[in-house]
Amino acid sequence: MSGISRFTPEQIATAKRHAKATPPDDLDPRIEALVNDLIGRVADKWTMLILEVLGEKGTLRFTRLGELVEGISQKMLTQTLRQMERDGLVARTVYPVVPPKVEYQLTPLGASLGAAFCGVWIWAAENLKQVERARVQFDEKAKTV
Amino acid sequence: MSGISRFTPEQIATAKRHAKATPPDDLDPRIEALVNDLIGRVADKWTMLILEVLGEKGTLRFTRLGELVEGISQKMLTQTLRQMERDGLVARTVYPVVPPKVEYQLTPLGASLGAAFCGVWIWAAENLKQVERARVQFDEKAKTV
DNA sequence: CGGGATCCCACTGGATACTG
DNA sequence: CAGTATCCAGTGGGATCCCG
Repeated sequence: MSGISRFTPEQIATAKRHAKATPPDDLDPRIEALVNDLIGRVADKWTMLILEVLGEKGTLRFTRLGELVEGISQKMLTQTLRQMERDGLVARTVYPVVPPKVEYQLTPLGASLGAAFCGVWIWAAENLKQVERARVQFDEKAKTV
Repeated sequence: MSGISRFTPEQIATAKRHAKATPPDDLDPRIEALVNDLIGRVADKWTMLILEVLGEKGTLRFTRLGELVEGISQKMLTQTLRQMERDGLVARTVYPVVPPKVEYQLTPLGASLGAAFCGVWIWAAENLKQVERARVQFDEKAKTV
């Protein structure tokens, strides 16, 4: 993994349109619970990292993807990819050849989620130092007490 | 919890400025690992929900906050709040009275993170149906096989 | 009221080995 | 190559009790 993912201008434009959309405050409470669940599923560490790598590289085979997602075990890679495929975030293409060849790429839905997460990545990159400073400060205060 | 949080126009504007900023592709790889860690920490379910509730309500006491964050145990509430306080996301104010009174509110840093997450909330609300459709489709395909 | 301390379980997720 | 299957340790997180 060599950098924060770069999404296309169209994807970023989509994210901005989302941000401008009227806040859905009038949501059914039951719907809201579902949204919370979805957030919980989607805000997963590996999901976000896979989203980033696929957003950056386009199409990747299983093993290569595993190499690019730093630190992921093959079990979690399989598991997360299945989950994402089920949720319609990634498309899985199997070529019936020997040895097997399987390619993964983001669906438009997956790409739009990647764009939505873009702001969080940027926030993290921009505020990393500030968070670290806050931690040092907090820990020192805790010591003296 | 009664709705997706509403952030101020200024906060949303900040998010948009973030989105416009040049992608930090030239990051030090070590820095990138730190960013990934930070993402992992911050993309936590309870953190996101607390962020939402505090963003919506402003200032809250411990017990009230626990009521508003649907389903959280007191242990996780304490733990997550400490974490967020350490990271500089929430401010904790203790009033030396009996019985104790402790108030929590977002710091500017916490509010900016909330704004960054706003896009993800909206994405989830907008694409919930589509994800559910994808799941049904996936599950039915799996059955026939 | 706002936690801290403990106990305990379920599940997450890593390592390893095997297969079509 | 792209998984599946198995085993196992760590820990996320709930329940309970207690204290200042």
